[in-house]
Amino acid sequence: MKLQSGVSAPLTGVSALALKLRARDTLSSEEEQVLCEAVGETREIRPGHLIVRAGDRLETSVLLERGIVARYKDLAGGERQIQELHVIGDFVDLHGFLLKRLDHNIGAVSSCRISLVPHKGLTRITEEHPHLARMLWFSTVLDASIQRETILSVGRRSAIARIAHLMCELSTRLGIIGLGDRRGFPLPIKQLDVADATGLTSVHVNRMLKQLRDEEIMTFRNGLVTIHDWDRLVATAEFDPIYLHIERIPR
Amino acid sequence: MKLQSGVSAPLTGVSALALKLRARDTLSSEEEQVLCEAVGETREIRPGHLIVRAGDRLETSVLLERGIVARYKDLAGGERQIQELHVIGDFVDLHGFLLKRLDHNIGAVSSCRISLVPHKGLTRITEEHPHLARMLWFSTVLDASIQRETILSVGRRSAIARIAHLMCELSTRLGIIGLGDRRGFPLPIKQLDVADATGLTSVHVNRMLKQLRDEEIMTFRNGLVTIHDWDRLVATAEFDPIYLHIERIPR
DNA sequence: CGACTATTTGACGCCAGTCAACACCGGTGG
DNA sequence: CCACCGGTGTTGACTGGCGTCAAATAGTCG
Repeated sequence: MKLQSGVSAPLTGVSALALKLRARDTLSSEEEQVLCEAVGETREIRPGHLIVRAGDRLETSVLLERGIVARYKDLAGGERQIQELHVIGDFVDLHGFLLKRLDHNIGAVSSCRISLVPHKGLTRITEEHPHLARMLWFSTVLDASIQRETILSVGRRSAIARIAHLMCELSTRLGIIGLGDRRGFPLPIKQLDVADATGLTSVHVNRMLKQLRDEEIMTFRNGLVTIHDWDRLVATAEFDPIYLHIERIPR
Repeated sequence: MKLQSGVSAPLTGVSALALKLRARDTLSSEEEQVLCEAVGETREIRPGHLIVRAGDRLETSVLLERGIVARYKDLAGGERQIQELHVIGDFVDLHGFLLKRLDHNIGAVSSCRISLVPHKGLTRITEEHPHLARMLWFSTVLDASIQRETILSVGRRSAIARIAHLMCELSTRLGIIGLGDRRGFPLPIKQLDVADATGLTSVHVNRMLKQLRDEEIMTFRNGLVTIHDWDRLVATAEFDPIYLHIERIPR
């Protein structure tokens, strides 16, 4: 794959990943090129389809090019819990590079495009590009940090705060790659997906969304989040972006 | 202090870490030696004391030598959520090696002994020992995997299942380093800590522990977990150890 | 238009939270 | 030796946030 350059180049998975990493450390153009070369074939996935099944042995990892992807597990009774929602440029199952066998499912929430990155190339990066390897390592511990914040949400936040927090987080993460801001962002998912991501039922999510709308804090409709009052949304959520580690530090 | 008995050497942080890693891949004795050399000074911590405060800049990471340590966050209203409980041999904030600034607190739940591992030595490992570096990377994604299972617990499991699941997990993790089995294990923490780890109140934890006792599934008393019926505990929890990745695979 | 999915709303129930009192236990000092 | 104390565990009565069930409405696509 060729390196994208220029101000208005279309956003690819690698260029979004580069934006994400450059918000946290410097990434040389050589390193970006190494990433490009590690990327293999691309696939289109339809909404609702499984990308990786829990328990499968993995030889490749998935880089998200377009759409929304979820990591999730189901219980025997059918209850589903989404553990993280992924956006463009997320190296979705880089965890699988080390785990070799994933413990959870990865599925397309919206219509998606993904790229497959063979583990062989990643092993080479750990051998020949230690700083880039640490950046990839960083991106997995960033996932872990996001997942820890989710534990706090589902464990201790009220229903309305969980939803508000999810929206603050997605606004911030999408903002880094230029796909959203404090006034809103596209979010092509269903209320049921929000419920599965927050540990609630879709009925209750609907009630809380109505409350957020009635109080003129935010609206989520037709796959679009419109934020009317960012400050009150943040206050409702008790959102503190420190856990997203948006700080350029040598790593 | 109790006398060491038997032929085996006393369990140190590094030897417990080595046991943990060798349950997942081969670790050469040279690599174990490199780990030993990376370890710096040792400290005793009293129960309830903070080890790392959220937001601090980090130059060292913590290896747990003795006791139980928790990662946790608090909300403004005082609600606490423990995101992971750590046992001997856990490289508690190896995440901090990449994050540089931790997003959560790390505190001693019981009386503890910890070792400090300077980041400089870890950077050298990533430059000179890529396989060992991948093993350390693995241990951070294993933490992430454990934390994802916690999201499932607090998001979708019933109160009694959350407690049962925590006990199944700790039994298994302690079993790897020889400190527990399916009949029980020492767990020097309070019911309030169990509540904070499961997203419940201590009152309700107490009720659920009584139920587990009355149904002769398990007893938790005086810092000791006694499992009367492992199979029913597993069934209550819907515990499936796949997420602990206890499988020797080249990584 | 019809079939289907997603959203919305209301009525009602229950699991876990809240509040409060009491028991237990080891430690401390009179 | 006992009285006292603070921390932890235990129990009961009551509450409430969120789940469950069900039905109506809106949106979408062939």
